[in-house]
Amino acid sequence: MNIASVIVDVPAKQTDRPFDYLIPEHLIDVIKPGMRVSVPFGPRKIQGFVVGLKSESQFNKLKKISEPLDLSPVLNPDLLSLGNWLSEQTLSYKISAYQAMLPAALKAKYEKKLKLARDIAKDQLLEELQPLYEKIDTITWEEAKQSGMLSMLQKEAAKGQIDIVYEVKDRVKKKKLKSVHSIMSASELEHYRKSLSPQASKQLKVINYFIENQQPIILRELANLLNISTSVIKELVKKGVLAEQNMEVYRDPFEDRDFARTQPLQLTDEQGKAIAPILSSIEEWRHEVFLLYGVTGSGKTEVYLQSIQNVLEAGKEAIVLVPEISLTPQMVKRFKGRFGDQVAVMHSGLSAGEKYDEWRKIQRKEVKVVVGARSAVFAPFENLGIVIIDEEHETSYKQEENPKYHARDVAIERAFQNNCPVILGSATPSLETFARAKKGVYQLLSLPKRMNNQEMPAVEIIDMREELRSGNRSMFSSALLEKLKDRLEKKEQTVLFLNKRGHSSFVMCRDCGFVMNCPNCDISLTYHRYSQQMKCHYCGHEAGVPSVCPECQSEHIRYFGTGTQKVEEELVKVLPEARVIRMDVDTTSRKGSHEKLLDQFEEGQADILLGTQMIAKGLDFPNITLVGVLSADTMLHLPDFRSSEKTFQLLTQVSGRAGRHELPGEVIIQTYSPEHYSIELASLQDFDRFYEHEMTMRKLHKYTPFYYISLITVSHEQLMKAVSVTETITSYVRSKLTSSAIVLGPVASPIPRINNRYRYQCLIKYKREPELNQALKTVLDQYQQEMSSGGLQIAVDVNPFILM
DNA sequence: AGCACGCCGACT
DNA sequence: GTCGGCGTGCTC
Repeated sequence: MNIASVIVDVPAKQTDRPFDYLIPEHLIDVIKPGMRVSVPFGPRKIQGFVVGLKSESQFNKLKKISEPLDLSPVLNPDLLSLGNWLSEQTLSYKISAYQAMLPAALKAKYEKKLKLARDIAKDQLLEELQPLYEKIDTITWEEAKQSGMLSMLQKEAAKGQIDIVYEVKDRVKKKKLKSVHSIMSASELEHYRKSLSPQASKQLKVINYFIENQQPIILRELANLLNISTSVIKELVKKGVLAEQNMEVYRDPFEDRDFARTQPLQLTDEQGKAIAPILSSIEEWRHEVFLLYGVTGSGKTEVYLQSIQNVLEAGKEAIVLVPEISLTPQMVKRFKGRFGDQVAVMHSGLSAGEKYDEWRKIQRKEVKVVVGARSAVFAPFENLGIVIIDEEHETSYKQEENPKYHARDVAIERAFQNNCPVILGSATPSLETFARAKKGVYQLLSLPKRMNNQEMPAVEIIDMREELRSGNRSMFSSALLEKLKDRLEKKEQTVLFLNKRGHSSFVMCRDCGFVMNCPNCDISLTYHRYSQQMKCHYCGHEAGVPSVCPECQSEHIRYFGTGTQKVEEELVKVLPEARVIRMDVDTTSRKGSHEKLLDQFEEGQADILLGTQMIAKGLDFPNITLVGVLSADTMLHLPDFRSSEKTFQLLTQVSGRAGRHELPGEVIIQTYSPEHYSIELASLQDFDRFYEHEMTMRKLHKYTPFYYISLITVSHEQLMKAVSVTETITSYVRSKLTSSAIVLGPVASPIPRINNRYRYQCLIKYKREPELNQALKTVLDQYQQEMSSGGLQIAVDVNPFILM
């Protein structure tokens, strides 16, 4: 077994297969499958993943592995095979799949350098080049480029005066601190204590500490603990009693936070009934998928917690997935409160280093539970006992970049491999999931009542067209305004929700209707108040804000659509005494600010919390008695077959924020389409009827869950090229599928141009097409050349979430 | 993805 | 005749 099969870090069709390498003698027992190695590949050196070991290779001129990049495998055998499954499912490269399963810190960083060749002194170089190597023998490629003497250096390299060397490095350094430990045993220390000078009282303290504790301790911590200076400890190191070493420490994002420990709560009858099948599934090592369908506030989390408790007692591990949205701090609190430091937390708010550290805790088996966003489904556990996906319907579980996976699918596959259950939890399950539960593919567990039998909040729909007709042109209906005033008086809190997706603030001329569009993309520019600029959210194009209309020179140019900033300004005008906290991407971009703002609100430092998507979930404050949705229908008219579903889910979600405790809650939904079923049924909190209605629509239009969907998006700088390629692909795919499949296209993508590239697509709806995967692969193969050189892009998304 | 190899136009 | 353009094909 002196040969390793390696998947190299080159995301391309031709390299999407193992390459064999000789393992150097001294590394034969070190190199294992799942490890990252640095290997020579062509003229350079790159990172690769060992996927197998063998003693023979078809290839007879094998190169040697340069060096291992890990001490132990970063991908365990489970994950390695999950990675293969993932690349197969999503039609992406193996290397992309592996990298998606690891924290970004482990992605290699490459550096190309120019090194003075051995036996060559700097004065043997051309005179012009000598200053570059004044003090050092290596400069980076970048430095060489900037010096303007790159071509000269390359010539020297060809002559052998200079070597071109490649380096493979990790992105993030492990954080290390000095630690000390005793090199004597406790009894030896006791003996040594007697020989200590009576004046050395501080050294005595240290000796006493190490008699009690044999484990290494961080130097600084010990000094603080014993209230002495580090020089005392260093003195003992000098004497040879103690030894120093570098110890890897973790950046702990929750370091100075105390989580009050909680005990399991007494389950209600309903909860008890719901948890029973889960517990037996855990006990019997049975793979099963449960849909825990419970209204907001019905106590799903306690069911999760107690299921995990059972998993831990069985000596296994648990993964909990929660939606991205900066990972609601309240959720973290509940898990840390119950399981303490057995919990690792992984979410997008952490720095790359912090994410890596949390991941290391899992890898080193220091934790048993991970709570995290989408990618936490790849947590390197080896004895998985349960996977829980909270808010199962959330769109952030689908990754929009390659590999385009859905965490729910991965979770189910992983749980299947590990013979353990999956819990999908939601008050508003996705139609796919609910349909499967109804069919019996998943087991349906219901929690139809709120805990303590609180009433669901009363919901009122306000028709904004009526408001307009009666002369109210502000963004607050009179009913909402009145209730806002009422809450202010009663010192109760309000949450105002702005559905900003879709058209946010764009600029339009009121005289000629001119809308400011991005010159590169077919989409309107968004007005950013703080930078006084117009920005394109797709390509990043920026432009100044016009004071007159570029078309007709009219000065009646206005900002349309309402961003949170604008609502805040309005709010100050109509309710000057109200204290408002605004939460959106602008105010929460700084680390920890999300949590800080929520804490302020919880402590009653504000009357109104104003925000976008991110305040829709997880908020659970007793004093919130009013929820206002300013514009319920902004996402309803998006060109997406899930827009009704999303609107319903969002409205239900937000409404659930009100009246979760003793005080009863009220919800106001402002809309321009009050008769739309998703708004009407959301106001009645009637998921079941919504489900029935939406299912009829989906059946009628042949969408999920009745049909599977795959989407091919082709983009090219030239419109005709994009169209013709899509055309060819469409007819090829059509020819490969059965007559029951529906192949639509070519049609322009909902955003027909991004970054000056025209986008066309082919949509495939099907029930069962065993040939489809192969056909899609063939398409990608066929155009591979043009994709790497001809500026053509083809993206395939199996089960897309948004059809953009 | 890089990078080398290789085959055609404008220059010391 | 050579330098350098970027098309083609390989990387264990």
